[in-house]
Amino acid sequence: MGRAPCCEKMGLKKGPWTPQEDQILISHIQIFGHTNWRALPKQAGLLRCGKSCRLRWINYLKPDIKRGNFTQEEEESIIKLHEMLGNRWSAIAAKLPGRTDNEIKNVWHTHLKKRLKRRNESNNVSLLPKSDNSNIFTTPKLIEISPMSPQPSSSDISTLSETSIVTSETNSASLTTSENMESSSDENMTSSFPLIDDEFWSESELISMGSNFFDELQFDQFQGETMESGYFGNDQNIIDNEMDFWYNVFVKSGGIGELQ
DNA sequence: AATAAAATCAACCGCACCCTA
DNA sequence: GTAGGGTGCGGTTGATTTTAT
Repeated sequence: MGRAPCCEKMGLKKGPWTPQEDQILISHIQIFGHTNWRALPKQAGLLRCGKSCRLRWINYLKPDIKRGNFTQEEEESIIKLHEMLGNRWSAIAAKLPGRTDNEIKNVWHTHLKKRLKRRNESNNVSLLPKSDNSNIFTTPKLIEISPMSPQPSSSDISTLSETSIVTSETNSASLTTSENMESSSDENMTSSFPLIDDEFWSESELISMGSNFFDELQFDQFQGETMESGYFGNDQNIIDNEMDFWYNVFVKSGGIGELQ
């Protein structure tokens, strides 16, 4: 193909970066940019692979990176975003200006995961909606949330299957629904649930996040079963607010009104 | 003060996806 | 259509720092 081999690792330096290397990398990028990471180290005179340069720049040297401890607000944001997005660290980082995916990943594994675990252990209570709180969903009173079983049941999919989620004319989202609802088995849930393509994600993050949030819910449990999982933490207010928000986005906007 | 254990975080690795020849 | 390169992402590692004994 006429291209250079992918990785020439021979003789390349690994491990922590020195201030001199940092300076070389910064200066080079300031002047020439970084259109080709692979070629960059050679051009800059660095004995590093392009991957290493890219990582160093993105995670440490970029001028807009915010250093220092995470604020309470940032940590709560990470927790909430992780509830919706899972381990998609880059997507989470995109919501937190100045923070990198690596940094967020680290803080999650070192602080937040433990904190959530402690919360759940110390307050080992089912996530029951407050009795005096009229639930955002008219029919169900109790909701179960399962972290790793994001697909709704077939019974509820049947109400969603023909739904197209579009909230505004400017929204170019292409939320598609399954064209083939041939079976009610759970294996078909993936193809049955409204899908969001990459274009939609980039153009309409708000709606996309809402969809992810709903992805995480067990729609079949809307029919009156108990919320037991601690996945969403045990702060019912957070869950209520979260669901209220996305409910407004989707249901009141006519998106998945069939759900009711 | 010395040492062990735990916590932290920068960096590496491997994989997947996309693009190009 | 296919192979290979470039890039980005998430998981993991291991060196360093902090805390506990």
